Amino acid sequence: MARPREFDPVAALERAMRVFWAKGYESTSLDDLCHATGLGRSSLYAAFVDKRELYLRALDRYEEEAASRVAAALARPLPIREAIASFLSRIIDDIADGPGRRGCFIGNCAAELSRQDREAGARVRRSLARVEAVFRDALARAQARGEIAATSDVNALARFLTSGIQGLRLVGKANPDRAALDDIAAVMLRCLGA
Amino acid sequence: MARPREFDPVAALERAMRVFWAKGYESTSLDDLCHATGLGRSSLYAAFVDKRELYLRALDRYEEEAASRVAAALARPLPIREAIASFLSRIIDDIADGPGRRGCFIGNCAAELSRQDREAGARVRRSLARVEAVFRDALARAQARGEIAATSDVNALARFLTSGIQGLRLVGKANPDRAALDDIAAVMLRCLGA
DNA sequence: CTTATTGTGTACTAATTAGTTCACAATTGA
DNA sequence: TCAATTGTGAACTAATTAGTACACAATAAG
Repeated sequence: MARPREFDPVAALERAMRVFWAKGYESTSLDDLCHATGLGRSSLYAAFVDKRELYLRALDRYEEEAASRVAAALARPLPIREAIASFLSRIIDDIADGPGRRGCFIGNCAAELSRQDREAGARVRRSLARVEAVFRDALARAQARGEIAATSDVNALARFLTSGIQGLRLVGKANPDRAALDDIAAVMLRCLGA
Repeated sequence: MARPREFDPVAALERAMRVFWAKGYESTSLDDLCHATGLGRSSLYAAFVDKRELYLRALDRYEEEAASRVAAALARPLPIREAIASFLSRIIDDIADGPGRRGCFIGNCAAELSRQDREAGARVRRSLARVEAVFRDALARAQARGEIAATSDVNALARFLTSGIQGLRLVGKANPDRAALDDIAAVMLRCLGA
């Protein structure tokens, strides 16, 4: 290697991710990305191939962050129901306070998916499956502890929570009304079983 | 009026709506719209002002269709839970069979919303509120019939269903797997109370 | 048939898009 | 210090974008 990089690729990816997250793939221009990262086109292309590849890498990064955020929330030494309640509550705070208005990057990407976009579709599917798995594992552990009825289908519950959170964040994006979102979260929690 | 129109504006709006629905606002070009409607630019602009106005009108039209579709599903002479179950089942069929892969136009638009897009945001909010109201009314009637516990908050349930369906359709767009979607619908139905 | 009026298709504009090229800057190893 | 190598910024390209201008077609009223 001769001349060293003047920027941190990880930080650049992080900044690029936030732009894609806020504006979506199509609405984000290369100028947006260059401006957000502070990079010139050459550097950006040398480091990330092209816009699409950068987008996919941003999705990967978000997936990691999202999965570990959910895992951390569910790993707290609390009854699963309380842990999930607190997690939902934090999502709602986020929406009501502003930053959450962007919605979930995965969900935004899912909505933007077109049929021919198989690569991005696969990433979204994998990301959702990963979150779902985190929920499933936590629910299974809670079931073993006797917090969830032995007859409950933790797999179905995990799928439900994953989908329900997408709905919550999507609706919250259009209407960041805390009371309405609290209503939704309360019903969701009741679904976890008596 | 001198020379009469050679096309049906309602049919043109319908076709334009399907393009926006499938591709989103940003990804839909005027060429796409002209091709889908069979109109030239002049005719399209004369009838619908511009791309954005056409989009908003397409959203309005979808709102009408969606609200009456939900209302019709809930007006059937069935216990509310069965009516909703059948409605969800039809949504899932739609996703699994292909056409539903487009997702919900309202949901797609909500995901594409940016902060400065206040007009579109208001439309999406109104559309969601309308669907929510249809659910609320039907649930209230069912509650009066004794099908729903008197202690249940039908307002919260309506919000939950609206949000839950958005989640279902969004997740279904990324992963049109019938078993997974059936799981989600089953848990949702259980939330309606014992 | 003539005239006024409105719809339509073609060709345009000016801006923006993703992506490339290339001169030059900055570094390492000899 | 010098050559080889790699990063960077600015200028470019070719395509596409939303929107407009205008000649011409088709009708209604007289």
